[in-house]
Amino acid sequence: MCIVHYQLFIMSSSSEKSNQQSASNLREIRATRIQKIEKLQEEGLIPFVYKWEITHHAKELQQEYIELENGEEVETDVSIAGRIVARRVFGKLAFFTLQDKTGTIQLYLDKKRISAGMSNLDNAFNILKKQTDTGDILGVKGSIKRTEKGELSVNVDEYSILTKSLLPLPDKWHGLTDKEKRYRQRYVDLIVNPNVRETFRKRAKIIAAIRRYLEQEDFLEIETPVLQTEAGGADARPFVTYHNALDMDLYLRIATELHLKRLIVGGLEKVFELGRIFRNEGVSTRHNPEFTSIEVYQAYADYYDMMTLTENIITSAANEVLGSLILYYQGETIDLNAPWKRATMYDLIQEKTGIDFNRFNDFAEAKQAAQAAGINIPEDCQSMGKLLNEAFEQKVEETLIQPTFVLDFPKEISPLAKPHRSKEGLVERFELYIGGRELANSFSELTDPIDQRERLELQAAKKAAGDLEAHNVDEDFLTALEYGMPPTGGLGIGIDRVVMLLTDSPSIRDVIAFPLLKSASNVSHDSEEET
RNA sequence: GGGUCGCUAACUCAAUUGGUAGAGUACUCGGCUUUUAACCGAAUAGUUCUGGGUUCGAGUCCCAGGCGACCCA
Repeated sequence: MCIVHYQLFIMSSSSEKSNQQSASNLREIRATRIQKIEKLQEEGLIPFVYKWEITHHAKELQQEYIELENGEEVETDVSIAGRIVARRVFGKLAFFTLQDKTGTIQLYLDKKRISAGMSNLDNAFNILKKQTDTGDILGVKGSIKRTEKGELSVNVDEYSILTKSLLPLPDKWHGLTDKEKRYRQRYVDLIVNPNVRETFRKRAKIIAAIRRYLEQEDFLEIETPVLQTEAGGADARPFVTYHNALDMDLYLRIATELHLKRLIVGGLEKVFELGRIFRNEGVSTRHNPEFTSIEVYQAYADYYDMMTLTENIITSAANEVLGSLILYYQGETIDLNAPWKRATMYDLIQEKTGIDFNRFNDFAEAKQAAQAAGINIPEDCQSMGKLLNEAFEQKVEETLIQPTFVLDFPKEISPLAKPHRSKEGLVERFELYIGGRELANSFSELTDPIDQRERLELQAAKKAAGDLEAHNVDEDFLTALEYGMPPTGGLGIGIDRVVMLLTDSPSIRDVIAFPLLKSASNVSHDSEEET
């Protein structure tokens, strides 16, 4: 009831101002457009139509008639639909720009022609002129002509206002640039910013290309639980939720690793899962609390095989969306042609800082050298492994622009990786860096259940000591390992970061359709006023 | 978590030293059959993010908060 009364109020208050008055605040614009709906209904038209049969899209027509000379017309019947994004209206002639998923095409709207084509509707042209707005969804049928000025157009015989838009689009020239509004109202962003549509089209193609490659290589995509009684498989804080009927807390997964490895134990040999991961951490240009990862596990393979697999996955995605292995990311030229550089963490650190971490006998000595090299050492950095990691993150990471596999990490920061077959204290693990960012992480997976138990118990002890990113021992996972897991290579790739790289996007929010933002309690919503 | 910057009409932005909040676009009305940021004429449009404070007077200065952007850890 309240809603109805309020709408009546809007209607009456605006009609009191009479038709001559302008309507330029949002509420008045909306009320004016609702009045137009009523006028359409008075003419016997439906402002929210059920269906429109499309024969072409804008881009198809632009390509098909690319040879058409200025002023030439082709008597053909096309039917298209899309959103009106610009209107140029004259007395008895109008030009609309119609936008569909492929692009735009001009509508040539001639009063005489439309009157003839829609003889059942008395003032079809005037309705078009007076009752439509930019933002409306329009369906049209007509022939094709290229105007004297050279613009390919649909010469319209009939039209139908398929959906009346109540709210105005942003400035036709400046568009929508406010980042907050773009993320909060992505639908508006998509309407007015073609490059945003392109980014999400590419994202879909990248994901499809990755799946296609893995299926072709005989990998199985298996879905593992998102809701888990114990989070594990990574160092990260989980989200907690609650199951009513079972009366228990559940965690949203922080990785798919431990379940996919169970499938390897089960004998599936080549498995992967591409899906959403949830980590309860901050938001930045590189982090969104929910993001998309792919994890791949292959039995009888090691981390060298995973390097090749990584190259194949990423290059097949790049070829799909770029058609090239040379790309430009934020001003840098990046060459994805394989094989990619492989270098150990130690060598890279020595290269950038001059410090040879193999040389030190004790932690204190190493710490001193690191400090001297300008490495900032946080409180909780109390071991050689962590120190090495700090040195790497602070001095090396951002310099790795060209694809680089960074090899052989300290054991203590890699509890799920197999000990290095020849180097003491290290594990067989790599991270892939491109454009200064980590894109992938991989190990020769630890298959020894005794060793694995020790390492997980160490993690559990950290949790008990207050480490919020550590987790309890997953007993069932250890049981699975005790049945025997074949030697296995495992790989995780951050899909969002791959999409960022391949679409030249500086922020992860540019490649996630609806990134997490704080609730906008003080941000006014266009539709909030009347609901 | 820290720092810097921002938030003004539907959109993009102005507003001098603290002194009547403006412009372009969009919208509304009138004109126009070859426009394409159409044009010409007219008119309308504000919780200056929120709350407090200083002041005769605050978009502007001060305090607190909200949301965001960028950089740093």
